[in-house]
Amino acid sequence: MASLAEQLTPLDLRPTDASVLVTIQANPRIRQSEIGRMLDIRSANMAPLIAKLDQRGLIEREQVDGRSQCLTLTAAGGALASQALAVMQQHDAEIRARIPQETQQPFLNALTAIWRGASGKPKK
Amino acid sequence: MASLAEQLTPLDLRPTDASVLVTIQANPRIRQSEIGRMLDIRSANMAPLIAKLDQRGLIEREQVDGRSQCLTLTAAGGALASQALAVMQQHDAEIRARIPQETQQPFLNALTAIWRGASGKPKK
DNA sequence: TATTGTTATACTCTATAACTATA
DNA sequence: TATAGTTATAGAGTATAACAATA
Repeated sequence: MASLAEQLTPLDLRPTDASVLVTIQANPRIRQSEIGRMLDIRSANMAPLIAKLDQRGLIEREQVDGRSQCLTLTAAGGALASQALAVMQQHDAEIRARIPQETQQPFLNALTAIWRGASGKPKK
Repeated sequence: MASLAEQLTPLDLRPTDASVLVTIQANPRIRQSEIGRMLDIRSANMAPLIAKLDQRGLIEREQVDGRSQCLTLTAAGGALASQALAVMQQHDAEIRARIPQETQQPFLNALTAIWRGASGKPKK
């Protein structure tokens, strides 16, 4: 994560920002609360994150009902999201390149199994 | 790490505290600075950590020269370090149990390769 | 000059609490 | 009553800076 953060700094994005942008790009008009559920980001932390992306002109907010808003990328946001995705994919490739090709799929399976088995911390 | 932290709370230890205790147990009379190098803990963060372990009567400091001190576990510290080690080993076993036995060694090899290849963040 | 240990402090990330408005 | 979004704040965890004493 530290090395990904480093590679994203030229885009002035943290890993969380990048994942949110890419999620919006893949799901235009997604609601803010839905992003939070998908990426496990609390609404209290989502608010300033989204506000900043809005200030930078990367996203557009549209009121969908009285309490919900949906998000879509602007042209600038789309361009940045594509760049961020490229950085993330390259970072992923760099990490995979460090292990033997025949190990990659078992390795990913193992990570998934560990992650699934993780007892979600009792969040109150 | 979150799940390990949870399992260590009965001992009133964080993962970092536990690793320091176990390191001292394995290396009696180790110098504080050496622990920091082994575990990648800054001296500025080591100071209060060690002070707390000292206040709890878990370690003894001995002045080895004018600026260095070496650390050894007290009886209570030794008992706690052994408990902490057991918790960590059990936690390790729980994680390993989530992946197929024949995958375990390749998995560890892959993790090691990724870790070795990690470009240590440029710490200025 | 470099190292050891210390203090103070700043920054990031994430958590909780309290609140408004709406469904 | 539950949900969406916001604000303010608190707590980890770890970083830098400045310093004293010593090698």
